[in-house]
Amino acid sequence: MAVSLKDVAQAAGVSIKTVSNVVNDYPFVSDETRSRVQSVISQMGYRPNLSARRLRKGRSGLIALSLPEIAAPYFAELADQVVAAAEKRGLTVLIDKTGGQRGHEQIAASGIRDNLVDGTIASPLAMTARDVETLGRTHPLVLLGERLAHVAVDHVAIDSVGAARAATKHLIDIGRRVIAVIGTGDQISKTGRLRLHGYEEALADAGLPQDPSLHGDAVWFHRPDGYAAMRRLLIHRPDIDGVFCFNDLLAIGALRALREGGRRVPEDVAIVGFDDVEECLYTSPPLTSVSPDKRAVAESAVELLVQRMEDTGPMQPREVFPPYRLVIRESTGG
Amino acid sequence: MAVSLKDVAQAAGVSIKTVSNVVNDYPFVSDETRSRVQSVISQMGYRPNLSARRLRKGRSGLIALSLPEIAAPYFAELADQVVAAAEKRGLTVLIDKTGGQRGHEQIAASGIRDNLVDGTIASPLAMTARDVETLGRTHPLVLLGERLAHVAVDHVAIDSVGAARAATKHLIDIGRRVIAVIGTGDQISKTGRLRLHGYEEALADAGLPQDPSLHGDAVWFHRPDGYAAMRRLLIHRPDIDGVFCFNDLLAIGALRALREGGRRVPEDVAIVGFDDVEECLYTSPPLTSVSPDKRAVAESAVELLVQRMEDTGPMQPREVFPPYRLVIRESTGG
DNA sequence: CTACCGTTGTACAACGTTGCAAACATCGTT
DNA sequence: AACGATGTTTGCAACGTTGTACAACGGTAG
Repeated sequence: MAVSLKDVAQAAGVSIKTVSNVVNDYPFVSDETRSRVQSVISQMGYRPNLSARRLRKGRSGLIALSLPEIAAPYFAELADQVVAAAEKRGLTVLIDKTGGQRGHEQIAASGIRDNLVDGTIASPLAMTARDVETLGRTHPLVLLGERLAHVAVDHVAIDSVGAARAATKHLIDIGRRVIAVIGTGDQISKTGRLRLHGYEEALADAGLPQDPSLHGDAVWFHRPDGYAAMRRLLIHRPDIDGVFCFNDLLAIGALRALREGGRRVPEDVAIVGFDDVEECLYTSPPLTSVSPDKRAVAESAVELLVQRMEDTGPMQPREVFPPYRLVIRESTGG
Repeated sequence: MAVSLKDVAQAAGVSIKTVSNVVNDYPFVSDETRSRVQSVISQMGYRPNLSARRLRKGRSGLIALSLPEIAAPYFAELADQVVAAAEKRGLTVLIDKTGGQRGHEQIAASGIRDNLVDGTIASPLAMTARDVETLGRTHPLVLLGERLAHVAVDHVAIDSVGAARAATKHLIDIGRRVIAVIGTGDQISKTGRLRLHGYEEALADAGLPQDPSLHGDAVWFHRPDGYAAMRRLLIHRPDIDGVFCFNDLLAIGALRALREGGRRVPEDVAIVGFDDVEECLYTSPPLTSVSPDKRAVAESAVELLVQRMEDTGPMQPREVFPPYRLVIRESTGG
């Protein structure tokens, strides 16, 4: 069915290995042989069998990208960037959807997917520090998102505390004093915790009080969760005049709740999101958001992973903080 | 490094083949041997090497999903569904981003990715009928989207003509008479052409005139294209009172242009999108849209592909039309 | 003319797995 | 005691590739 080296060798009248040498640009092949083999290859449509090559070389040229879900815009945009960054280096990306379930995350990260991939970039939601460390020891692994405490694995994350602080400060700077936050909760993730810290720091800097009644809990970071949280907040704290959301989807849901609640944005309530997904430009009004450099995130992650894959020896875990900026749009007066 | 059958066999004191039999649930293995081997396997953390397995069996358990881009919400949502449908059947999905470039689409669809995947589900943008046919002949292939003329390959597509007609009819039913369409253009895709037909049919059914000045061209189907098209339309045809967009992103862009143009939606202009992405629920106002059953699309595509992969013989090309419905929201009066 | 060299091509083994067919063990039957 | 029948285990070969080692070749220097 498929054309193999053997078939090409036979047709070209050379040995299998010679064809292999041509394919691999081994230098000591005469020009004449090389061109003859090349033409037979293209004529027969030969394609190397990656499975066999991997079996022999121990490399597949495949990396996994493990995400909680693909449909969330931030992850989708990030995936696009990771695929592009990987392609530049001749790698193919296998995208894995974990649903944020620990078991699934472990499987994906162990990369193991049955020895299929050479390394994994993961954005863990439910994995514990122990899981990560165990897996990272035997398999090249780079984590997206906040560094888990005491975990010796490479990380790429934007500075959540600083970014959240800047976002909240912006609300304060435009005169808001009753600033809610959406994305808190019992099951808060590390990311959520850091963003909450940033928010609290900004309040403290401005001498504003911390008030738990301004915390809008959200188990997931999707639009409906932001909507529900904002509705609850409006009932108990009708005096809210600013909202900082831990991601854009929450903010988009909150926007709807504000609209339904008869609040004008930004006149009555100003709102800031996080991630700067494309959708932010088209909400009504357009959404101010913390914009991480997604391209830099993807580039760094792939670069770190490639280094891990190449050098199997022990290496200090590294942390990269790609830049971010606050993009101010109409939802805060723009 | 990695644990192989050999290692397990040695540790369990049996032959390699016996371990293999246990792994593959070969029935004639004594319970005693089976459980002993099982425990060694889990203790040593053995994982079958997929490359070797594929090399031997000619199957990798991997299928490719080739999309123009991952970040577009419709594709992202679809990808989520395809991954889920594939997982149910024990398959892993490798997502390929083509950028809508023909060369890239060919590579992806040829599945080839160096004999890595067993089959491909592709959503072609630039590939020609000839490309598709050539590739489909040697590699299991299922296409998402409209059937290309005279191509003998399996297709899964919703009935674009019928859906577009229903969407336009809805605008007419609520009293609109000057109905623009966004997504036309010289480089119109097959999908665009069918949706245009549906629009024209609905106008004809209602005895409304066809008018090229109501065509809003768009090369891509992204938010900015919808925005630009709507702005142009408003200049030349300020009397527009209804808009049918070929997808939701175009509609979302158009919504912004309408807002900026001082038009109230739906009072002054009603608007309908296509795809029913999650974002529709959160636009202002929420967007009426044609909602394809994405889950059914994904299920059908994977099912057809699996059949192709199993039966290598010639098979009549099949076409599946998953259901859709028009979800009416406030952008048309809700 | 021989010895040596560098260049080019080849043979063989191995990566980890599974299909096939044969070997082995156990048991009941003749 | 020999013989199938049945159930269980194993050895071998092969999938397509590449690394290693070596053979064949032509040319050059002694």
